[in-house]
Amino acid sequence: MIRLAIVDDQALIRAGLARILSPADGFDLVAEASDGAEGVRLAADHALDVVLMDIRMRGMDGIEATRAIRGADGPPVLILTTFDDDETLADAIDAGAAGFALKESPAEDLIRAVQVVASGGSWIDPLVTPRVLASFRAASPAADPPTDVEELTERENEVLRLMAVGATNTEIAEDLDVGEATVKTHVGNIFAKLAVRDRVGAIIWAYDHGLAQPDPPAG
Amino acid sequence: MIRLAIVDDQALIRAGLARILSPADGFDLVAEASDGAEGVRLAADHALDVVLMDIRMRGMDGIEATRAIRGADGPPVLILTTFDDDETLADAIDAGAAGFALKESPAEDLIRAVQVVASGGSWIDPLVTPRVLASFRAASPAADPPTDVEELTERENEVLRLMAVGATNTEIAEDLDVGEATVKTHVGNIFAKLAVRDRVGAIIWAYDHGLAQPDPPAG
DNA sequence: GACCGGCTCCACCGCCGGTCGGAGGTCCGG
DNA sequence: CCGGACCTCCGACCGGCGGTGGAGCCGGTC
Repeated sequence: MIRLAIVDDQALIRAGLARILSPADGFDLVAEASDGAEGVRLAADHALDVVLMDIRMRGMDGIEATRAIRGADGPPVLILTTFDDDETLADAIDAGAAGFALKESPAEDLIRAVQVVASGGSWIDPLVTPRVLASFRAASPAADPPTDVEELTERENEVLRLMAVGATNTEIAEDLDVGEATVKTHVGNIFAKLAVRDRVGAIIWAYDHGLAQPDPPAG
Repeated sequence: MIRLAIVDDQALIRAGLARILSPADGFDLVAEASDGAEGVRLAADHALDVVLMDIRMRGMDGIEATRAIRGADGPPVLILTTFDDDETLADAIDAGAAGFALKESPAEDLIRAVQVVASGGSWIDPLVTPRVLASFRAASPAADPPTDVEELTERENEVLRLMAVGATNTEIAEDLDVGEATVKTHVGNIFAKLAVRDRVGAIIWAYDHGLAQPDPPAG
């Protein structure tokens, strides 16, 4: 039997979930709460396998409650929400949620989600999965190659790239086989276009805009 | 009915899948292939809703085949494999796979996976999900908080942090309420400890070592 | 007490970075 | 053909940066 609690401020939702997660499928609904703070207490008082947590609630919301439960070494939390924007997903994961399910999903998905999370796994609703995959892909070794900055000319992009790896004006001049005066001109134009005051600002700009990417050393 | 093809070089696996994905559940197995190249032909010749693709195969492997099918605007591909290391997952996603399922998963998960992918969705096996989530979290706004650099003193860490946001020595001095001479001393010590030659090098070092993190602007 | 590391400050100096005003070249499009 | 964008270069100026070589104060350790 999977011991679970439901935290949602709408009684109707709780009732519906209670029906879907029936004892016949191995679920044991041991407690209910209507706001986050109460949910945190439930998680502490009962030995639960999983908590179903709504996000939008009066008082302490589901994200905060999840953080509190995880911080207290509580049971895994399955976030159950109506809205599936990236930010709430990121918040949920950051708060330590083990799963993210949508209310619009079919009952069998929810059942599977609760089972997976209760047994220590993770769950992402299939409807949300594409975006998570996209993110994973972006973070995977084959990341976006640095692209040129539109508002800069080709030459200025070259100069900025060299600046971003720590080259001095003299070195840039040697690298590009032009005079240092030329480099200074380009550098000055770059500052104006990027609205920064010095090369330090330009480098920070480059990192913030993905033109330069951190290159963490082994270890 | 979901029209599907199975690409796997082991006949036994194909037979097992054919049993699990029975017509009773709405599946219509219209073709089978035993290597990647043949799978690509199948995808082109039959109007399929989904292709189940093994990775390890003689000749053209499942990743290449997936890339070929996606490149030709073919049906969505559900990768089905025994091994679940991060690299093959990343490869599969990069090749354009719509789903990633493990052979060790229960039959009902596979059924759901095929349904989800056939209807245009994405699927990640619950066993793989935790690592994908970890990656998503790492890429999400609330990343690991910057930690102090061990080899630097507390004060030097403060100075480096301010340098990394573009502050000049004078500004750092004002911020920390000390003399500019003091800041210069700290800055010099930082250079020596990080083995960089100037503040530009220090900033790049900070980004590479996670002390400073890119702060991409909206848009 | 002696020692050391960290934090604070000072003076001096050379150099690189950054700004300004100007100038010549190409190439492209109106 | 002329204007404009881009790339190239020059000289001069200045300020911040970085290096050197000091100094004193504090807290902890040996």
